[in-house]
Amino acid sequence: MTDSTWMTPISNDDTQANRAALDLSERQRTVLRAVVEDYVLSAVPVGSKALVERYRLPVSSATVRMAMAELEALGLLSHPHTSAGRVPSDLGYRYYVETLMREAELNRSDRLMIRHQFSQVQLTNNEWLRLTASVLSGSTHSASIVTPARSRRARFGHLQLVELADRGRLLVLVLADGNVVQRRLDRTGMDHLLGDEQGQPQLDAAASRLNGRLSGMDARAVRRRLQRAPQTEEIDTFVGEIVAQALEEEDRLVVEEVVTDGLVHVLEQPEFAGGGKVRAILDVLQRSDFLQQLVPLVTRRGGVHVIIGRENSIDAMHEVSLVFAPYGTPGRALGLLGVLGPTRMAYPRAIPTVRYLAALLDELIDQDAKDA
Amino acid sequence: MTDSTWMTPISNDDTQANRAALDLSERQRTVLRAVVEDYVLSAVPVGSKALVERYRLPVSSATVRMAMAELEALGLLSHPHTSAGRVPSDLGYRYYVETLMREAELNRSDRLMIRHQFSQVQLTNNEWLRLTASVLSGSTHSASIVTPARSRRARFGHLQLVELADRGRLLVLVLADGNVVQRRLDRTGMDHLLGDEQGQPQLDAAASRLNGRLSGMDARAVRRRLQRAPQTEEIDTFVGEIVAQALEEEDRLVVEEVVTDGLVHVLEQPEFAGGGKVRAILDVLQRSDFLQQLVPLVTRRGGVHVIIGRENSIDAMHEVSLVFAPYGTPGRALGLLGVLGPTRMAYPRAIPTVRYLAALLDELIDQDAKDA
DNA sequence: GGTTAGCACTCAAGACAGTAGAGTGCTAAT
DNA sequence: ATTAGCACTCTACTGTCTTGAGTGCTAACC
Repeated sequence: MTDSTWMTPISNDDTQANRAALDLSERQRTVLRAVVEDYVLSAVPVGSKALVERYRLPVSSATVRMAMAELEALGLLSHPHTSAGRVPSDLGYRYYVETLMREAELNRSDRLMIRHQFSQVQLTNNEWLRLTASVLSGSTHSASIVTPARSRRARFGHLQLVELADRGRLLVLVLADGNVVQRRLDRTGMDHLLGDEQGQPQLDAAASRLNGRLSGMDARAVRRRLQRAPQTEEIDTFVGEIVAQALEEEDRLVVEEVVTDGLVHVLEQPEFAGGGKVRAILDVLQRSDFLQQLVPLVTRRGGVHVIIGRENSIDAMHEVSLVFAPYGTPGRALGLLGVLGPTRMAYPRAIPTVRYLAALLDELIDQDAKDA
Repeated sequence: MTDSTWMTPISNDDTQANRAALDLSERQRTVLRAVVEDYVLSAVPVGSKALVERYRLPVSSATVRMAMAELEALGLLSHPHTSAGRVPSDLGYRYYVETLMREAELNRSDRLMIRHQFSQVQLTNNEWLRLTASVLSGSTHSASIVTPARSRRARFGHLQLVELADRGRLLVLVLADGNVVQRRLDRTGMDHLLGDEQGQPQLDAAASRLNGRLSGMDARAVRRRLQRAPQTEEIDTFVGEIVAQALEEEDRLVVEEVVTDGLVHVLEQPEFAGGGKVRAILDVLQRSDFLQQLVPLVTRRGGVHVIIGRENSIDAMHEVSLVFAPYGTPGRALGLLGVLGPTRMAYPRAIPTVRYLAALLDELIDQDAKDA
């Protein structure tokens, strides 16, 4: 896996989509759909005879064989070996997803159940990240991935310094995107900066000065500001430095706070029984910066994105599909949520689920913003 | 898996330990040690001849066979089938861990590397939980589990209410054990309680009143206090209610914030190649309250605990071992860290690693407390 | 001309038998 | 007490055969 592989995680999927926009006869479409849907369920290459039986097609197996051969020539199906049934190729799935799939909205009871679960949970902390991941993987029987909604760069919003009775001091930093981080301050190295009369008033004064000066700045801007224009009060420099560090760490953290769930579902798929492949996938998930690379794709146009098998240029992902969508407020804080499963994935289930959850989170975030 | 299984997760391991305190001849001990260590490395049942060769034993294979037969009679070894080599039983591992193992301290370079990694990380947020899990699994090639250090019940420590310029209000609650939670407050339903003159001073006053009254209380106590002695100020009741909710949620959360890492290592072990077994284990880890059940065991006496195979009364765990230790300040906030691997685990590596990390965290927490 | 029945062909997977090798347990000699 | 030797056991591997699902092609059919 070369480095360049990581640079462009997704081969331009527009071209893929175009290539898939073929003119198929009605019969070919029916057969392709049947093959995909059967294979998704059974994981077994599907043969012509089985197909007519199971789907009560009004033609004979020989006819289906013809159609299959045509579809194979077009690159939509493939053959594990001469005397085996057909399996959809990545392109076949692509065509299916784009033009064949009957996409159902999530049914009412599913929607209600999901809503109910979210109503039980505080939106403030990370609990709902986990909930989203859990719902997503439970509902699609795939692995799920959720990243928190954050701006690309953390920006200073509002600062508060708190003197605690017996346990030091606390810096509470509200970021421009609404996230909150806190940081304990040691007394060592700080006490002497406060001079004789210590305590909350002095801290408030410092916080207020910094709030005025740092508003909207990112880590680098804060650093520059501290260097170019030395603060008149030493305490401000001290706290400013900590703010800069916190912002920097926040930038790093975007990557680390990714939550995943339901990996078991993937492990249980027959195609990964061997185990070796999973290793590679898990590694990629761990180095979860790969999600970062989806962000440009996702910001270009919103909605649900599907990346199938080899469309994904990360080698380890050649046998899995990703269905994901952005959520959050476009300009400001953007998060990603999605599922990862074998290319043989139940797209008609995964796509609406991802769409619904992204919309639901949007709604909740929006409402939260109104309340505040 | 009955419910009663969950009630007593660990069959009393003192009895196990006693049964293992057998008088073995020097030869038997040598053979047992060799079998365990060889099997841990190779995962292949080990025969008498291979053993003499690999360990240059000064006796013949026939002699070793005698010893093996004796050990088998004692229940320390077992036989997959008639003509296969020997495999340690759970009891065999137990004996090995208790009296045969040459336990090495972690070597200097390992210790330094670990220390270095921890020096790079803020102790405040959850990042170091992940780091611990990562180091643990990386260093032992097993799955790792880390729970945050928390008191059994969350208790009120110190409260601060912050008015934010444009984004509502923030409640910052420092728990008695030093953890910090924050919570956004909606303006709706709060504004009218503050009367005409709003803003920071009023919030400070309310916080200060509540700090006086709620100090040290757990969720239930706060609730009672609110009901029995109605607050004179309505705003206090409002905020008090939110505090109670936050404490309750905190109590629930202990269970949920467990961090695991390195499951891949377990998946890669040949004994779990089948995949089916892993499913059960992952499920147990997910329902991570099982860790809670180790707490009593661990508080009884500190240090590293080892639970081997069927000593663990949770069915799904019959083929894995747990090596774990508590960390934190005994009376106050207690956390657990440990590794999970096949019973065929490198105990001489796992045990010192767990011990070292527990000690390291103790040290860091201690130092952090001093700084504050 | 599209559809279908029929047929020869292919290949994976399962059943079966035979073999090699590692291992055991026992006994008799050292 | 130890060990060499031997008969015995069982798994894992190998090669062969069979079965069955599936294909592609062709010739007959509507």
